[in-house]
Amino acid sequence: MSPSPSPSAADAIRVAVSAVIFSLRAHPGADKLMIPLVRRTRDPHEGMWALPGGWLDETEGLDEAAARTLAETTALTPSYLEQLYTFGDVDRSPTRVVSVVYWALLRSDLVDAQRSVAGAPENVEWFDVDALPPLAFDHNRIAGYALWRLRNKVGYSRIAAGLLPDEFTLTELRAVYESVLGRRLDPSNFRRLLEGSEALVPTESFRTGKHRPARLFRYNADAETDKRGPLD
Amino acid sequence: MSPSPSPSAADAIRVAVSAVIFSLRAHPGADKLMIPLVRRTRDPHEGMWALPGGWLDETEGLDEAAARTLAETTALTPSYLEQLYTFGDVDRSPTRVVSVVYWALLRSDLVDAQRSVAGAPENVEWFDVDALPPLAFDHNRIAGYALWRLRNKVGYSRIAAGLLPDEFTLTELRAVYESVLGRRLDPSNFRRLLEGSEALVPTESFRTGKHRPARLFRYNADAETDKRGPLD
DNA sequence: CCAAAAGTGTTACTTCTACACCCATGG
DNA sequence: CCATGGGTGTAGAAGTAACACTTTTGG
Repeated sequence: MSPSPSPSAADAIRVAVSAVIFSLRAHPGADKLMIPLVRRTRDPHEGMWALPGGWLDETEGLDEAAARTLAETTALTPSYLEQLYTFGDVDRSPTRVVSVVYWALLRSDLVDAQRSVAGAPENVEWFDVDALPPLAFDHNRIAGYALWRLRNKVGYSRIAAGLLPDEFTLTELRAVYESVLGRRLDPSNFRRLLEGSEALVPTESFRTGKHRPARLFRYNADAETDKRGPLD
Repeated sequence: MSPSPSPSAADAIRVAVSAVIFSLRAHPGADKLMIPLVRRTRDPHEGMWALPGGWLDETEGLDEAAARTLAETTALTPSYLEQLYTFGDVDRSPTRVVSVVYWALLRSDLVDAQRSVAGAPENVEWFDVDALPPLAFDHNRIAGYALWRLRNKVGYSRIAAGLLPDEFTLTELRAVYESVLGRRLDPSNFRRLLEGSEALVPTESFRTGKHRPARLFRYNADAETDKRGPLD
């Protein structure tokens, strides 16, 4: 990239990829937004919780590495995956590490299925984003930034549907927004907003419960003109 | 960052930092938004234009490296500097390079002063963002993304003032918005919008010209609650 | 006095927001 | 028939956009 042919042989900058993986997990009252953390089994910060991640392999791109990291932690494919930020302060780790961090959304139904079938992977636990323990490295800051970005993006984009199963009612989707944003939304205004946005496609099915059946909707992946860049 | 102690010794992933540096340069009619490019003097894509950049040094953070890159190209300090994105596709360069890219705004008055005093640095030339030549590597894509981000951010933030000198009239600021966004804005609505935003502080000075003198304003760095994250 | 930019005011229109109200179902 | 969530309507507030109009300067 630069006029000079290469960094000096003494350089030892390593590239890691980490992920902040959001999912909604059932909870009395409102569902809780949670992320999986991995307990470290090695020297720097051994025993502390950290974001899932790994070294970037020479044969894979950044997006691939993020997807691999995510699969190794949850054995799942995310419904949404986006680069968050790259952290490279000199003192963020005892050795020099540049971390390219991604954030992702997981469908709650898949997480539940995976956990009950395969059992939880070793050393992985889910934590409420509002009650994270002290994390290794600068991971608290990273998680906080990812959460801020999620909340921000939910405001103008329709990605929140990525936390739900294929089909869902408007009330379920509204509950997701309320969990993520941390405030109540007016049901009728919420309905109008999303029905006029082309982001959702109504199906012919209804969810039957204790009360009047609610129409099921499906996420419309086509209409993603939102506010993203020419990169994705 | 990961359970494994280190990437294998065979790995040869190098980290570069590049910058897309925007500045307004005088032009008949409306000012043009331009970026500096560097002509490559070495093997991969020798002779082609590329974004200014260099290898990340082991002793500097990413922000520092971006500022250094920028200073080496323009001998100037940016009025705004923000990380854009990290590019790391396997095939974007003959050898494996992960590029952390920043974007920056430069005050037009400083650029002019620097150029006339010191003369243009060797192998550096400014190009209209709407008429870039074919660039080395994936730099056309990167420049396009940076431009998209600038235009997007100008819509909801007040950073456009970073392209102007310390003091400026509302008409000058509006001209910046019009150059960046590529469309005309209503003068009176523009005035109301910015006067109500606390982003600008009126001074007691006036710019006297051919017509009625216009009040000079100053950018209010304090009121930057905009829409940025807890990172900056 | 005239041209042109600086600056003020007004009106129409669109979008948000709060909330009243009817509908359909299980118990 | 009633409690409750599903779903529709509407009126006021707030913000946007278009444009008429007054002010102040140089020439």
